[in-house]
Amino acid sequence: MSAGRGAPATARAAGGQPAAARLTAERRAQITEAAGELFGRRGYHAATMRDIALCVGVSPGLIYNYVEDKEQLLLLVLDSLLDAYATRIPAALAGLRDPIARFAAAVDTYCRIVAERPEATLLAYQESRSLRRPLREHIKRREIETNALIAACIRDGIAQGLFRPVDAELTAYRVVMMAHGWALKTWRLAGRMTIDDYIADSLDMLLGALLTPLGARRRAEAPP
Amino acid sequence: MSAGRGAPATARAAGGQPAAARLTAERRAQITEAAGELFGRRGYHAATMRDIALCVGVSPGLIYNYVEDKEQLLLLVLDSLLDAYATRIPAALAGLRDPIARFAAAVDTYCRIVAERPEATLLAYQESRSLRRPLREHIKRREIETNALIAACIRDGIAQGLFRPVDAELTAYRVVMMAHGWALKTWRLAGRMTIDDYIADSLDMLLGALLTPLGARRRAEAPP
Amino acid sequence: MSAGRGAPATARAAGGQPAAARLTAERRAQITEAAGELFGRRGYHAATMRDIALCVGVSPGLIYNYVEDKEQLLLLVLDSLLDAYATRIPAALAGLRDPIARFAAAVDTYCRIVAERPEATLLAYQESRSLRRPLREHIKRREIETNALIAACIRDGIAQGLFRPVDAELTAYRVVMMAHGWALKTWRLAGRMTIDDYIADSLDMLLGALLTPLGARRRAEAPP
Amino acid sequence: MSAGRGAPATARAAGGQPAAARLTAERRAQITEAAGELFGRRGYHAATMRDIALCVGVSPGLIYNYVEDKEQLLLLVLDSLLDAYATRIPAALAGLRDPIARFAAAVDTYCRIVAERPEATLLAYQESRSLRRPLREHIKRREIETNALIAACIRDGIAQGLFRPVDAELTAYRVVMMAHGWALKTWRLAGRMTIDDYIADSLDMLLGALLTPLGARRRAEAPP
DNA sequence: TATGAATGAGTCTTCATTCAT
DNA sequence: GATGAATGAAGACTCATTCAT
Repeated sequence: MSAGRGAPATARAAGGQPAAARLTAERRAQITEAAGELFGRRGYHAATMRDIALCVGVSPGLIYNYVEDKEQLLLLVLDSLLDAYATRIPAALAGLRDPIARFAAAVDTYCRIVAERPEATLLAYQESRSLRRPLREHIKRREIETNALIAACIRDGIAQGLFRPVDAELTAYRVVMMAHGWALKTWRLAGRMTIDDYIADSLDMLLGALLTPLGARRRAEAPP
Repeated sequence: MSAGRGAPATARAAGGQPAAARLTAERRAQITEAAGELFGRRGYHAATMRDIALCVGVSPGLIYNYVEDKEQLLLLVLDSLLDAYATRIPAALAGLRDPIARFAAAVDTYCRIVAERPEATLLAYQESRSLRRPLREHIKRREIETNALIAACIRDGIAQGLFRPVDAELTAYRVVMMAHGWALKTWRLAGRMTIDDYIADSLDMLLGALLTPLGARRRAEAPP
Repeated sequence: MSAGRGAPATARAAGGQPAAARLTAERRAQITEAAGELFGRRGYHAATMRDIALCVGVSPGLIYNYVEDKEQLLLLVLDSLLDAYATRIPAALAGLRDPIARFAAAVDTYCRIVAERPEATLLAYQESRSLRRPLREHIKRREIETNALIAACIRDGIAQGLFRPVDAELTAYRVVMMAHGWALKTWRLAGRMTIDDYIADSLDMLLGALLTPLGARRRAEAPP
Repeated sequence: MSAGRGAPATARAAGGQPAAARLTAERRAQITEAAGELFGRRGYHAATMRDIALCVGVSPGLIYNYVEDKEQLLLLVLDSLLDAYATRIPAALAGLRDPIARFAAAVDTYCRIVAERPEATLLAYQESRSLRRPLREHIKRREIETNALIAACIRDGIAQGLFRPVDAELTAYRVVMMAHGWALKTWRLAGRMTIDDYIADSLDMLLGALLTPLGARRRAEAPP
């Protein structure tokens, strides 16, 4: 699922027993988290490996036992966010059948993940460019996969006559943009409204543009 | 209008006669343009002063006659985009009275500026963080000013009963986000639709969420 | 003739007028010389760019205006020695017709170059391995060219019946090894004999193995 | 025989019982061999302790139980080659009385050792410089001892009127150089001739320069 | 004895910035 | 004004070496 982290994930560390493997994974998670924090706060270029090491409480050299590169570290951070989408959106959709409810759940989940980790979200915008081509492609591909999760809900709704026959891809992308809006301007929005308000408001707008008369009736009957 | 750089803004250039001052301004514009180009293409950190000098066709040292800093150069680039909003949106609104038309014109203009300089738009997302606090504040302030241009149209519409009583600031911000969506994902959207389609579609969505029944009727009567 | 140093030899420096070009070339020569000195004394890996810069009396960064890499610097040093062979051996052979005299001149010249720059000679042994494959190939190729200069003299002698029909390549290589012997063990030999002695002695040995009776007679008639 | 490392040579290993001592010595031999292999293949600086540990199949830390230093490891490798000379040359001379035969045997043995471990031979050239002064002196001293083994044969020959009254040291050194020639240019020579050819050819040249008329007659009578 | 995670000094290299010409 | 050679501070990364387990 995530990038270049199969079995011998460790850069140098051998990782023999499962116990050791777990410790290794934990350390890497620690490092990734610190990197996400710092990259998010200062930007990829401005954050130094030394800073990150300091933040984890280890020496700079150690990081390279768990990560090949500063670049791979960025990849890990970005990937971990994409992991969240890939895991939690399907989970949120699991029990739901109604396309409207499914769409709402997808939007809700997406937005909440963004709100939980706004810095990581920003990173995706700001620093994917710092990745070498192939890694950047990997990220793009996964973004498209995430998009597809939402687009599928929209197509369902269209198929059942609840949504107007819009371009599902584009509309999914609009959802994503709206969600990212929260991360991008937390500094302006956070004071005025909660993430719940923001989600509700966004969903109204999206459904307003999306629902057919039939869909609107259905929605009126079964509110959240 | 732009950042604290009137007459004495020039780093060293004295700028005595108006002719000399104009030349100075032209050179600075040249440099700013090249910087915008390169920052946009490669990112702020990856673009070197040497690259920029090469691109303008001067020596690296010369840039410092017109600009204090690499950072100030970024500021100039970002400011030039904000200048465009500050100039062209009011111009577009000039003859219009109807709030709906005004809103539509503001949205249209904003989106077209974004579409003209997608790299600069991205830059604002990606690299304002690279500015020192005070400069970043300056950019934020100007973004808010731009936002206010749109919000004013919305308030007009509300006042005249054409728009629902939404949070004008937030809605203006949604407009901005939608516009930026074009820049952020040109690589995905450009193939599927023109900027005109994108604007029309966005406007439909926004007005769908915004118009009162009265507004809707008015719009139906006077299409673009 | 030498490696990767055509017209735009300078790594970054533009080098416009011939005057500037000359200065550039001089600086590079300076740097190369210092590098040769230090690489020779401490070894390629142990000598730091900082050391070299210090030795030239400039800042470390400047070196990179004239040289791409530490590796290229090594290449330049090695190449400069090969340049000496390629230039001075043909020059020494210029007026001579007699194969024995030509052979003697080639041996003499080769040995003297080695004796002038024993450290550089050692470098070729010790650090060609530190070069990336293609550069190493370049060096090897040039070594073979040098070898060929000597081998040609031997073939001449064989053709005229003065030398026994030996393997010219191998014998040329023996010459080279003998010459390098001086560099490799200066610490043991320098006290006991002069380079002139060493050359005379080596030449005796080589000619002893090489000359036919006819050649021996010829040599006896026309001593150096 | 080898460098200051009898019983307490071991870095930390106590080495109490003779059995334990033997195990220790074996481990050290293993490590030295692996180091020789890797130093020879990649160069002293490029080969890492981790590589060596990997190659032996132990952890990096363990090496330091048997060896003080990377530098000492190099010393051990170089010493092991010198051990071979010190052991096998006397062994080869053991039954021989005739100075010419003894000289030939010494040359032959020396060359074969070189041919068996060309990388280690190269190492001596390339990396003794990487040793600290005292260790380097140790190596030099042992090289001189090896040289002396050959020089003694030459002096014998001179004493018996078979060899011309040459500088025995210098001539022994020439032998060494010729032998090393094989290691240094295996890449050029190996295709064209066998080590046997090379030895025969070298011996001819050396004896050609060395033998008196008496010696020559003796040699003609008793070929190898 | 053996491990291997952890350290941290030290390297090459880049690039914004200066300043003599 | 204009140049571009020179500076030097910083950063990513490596690897010999240590030490708790």
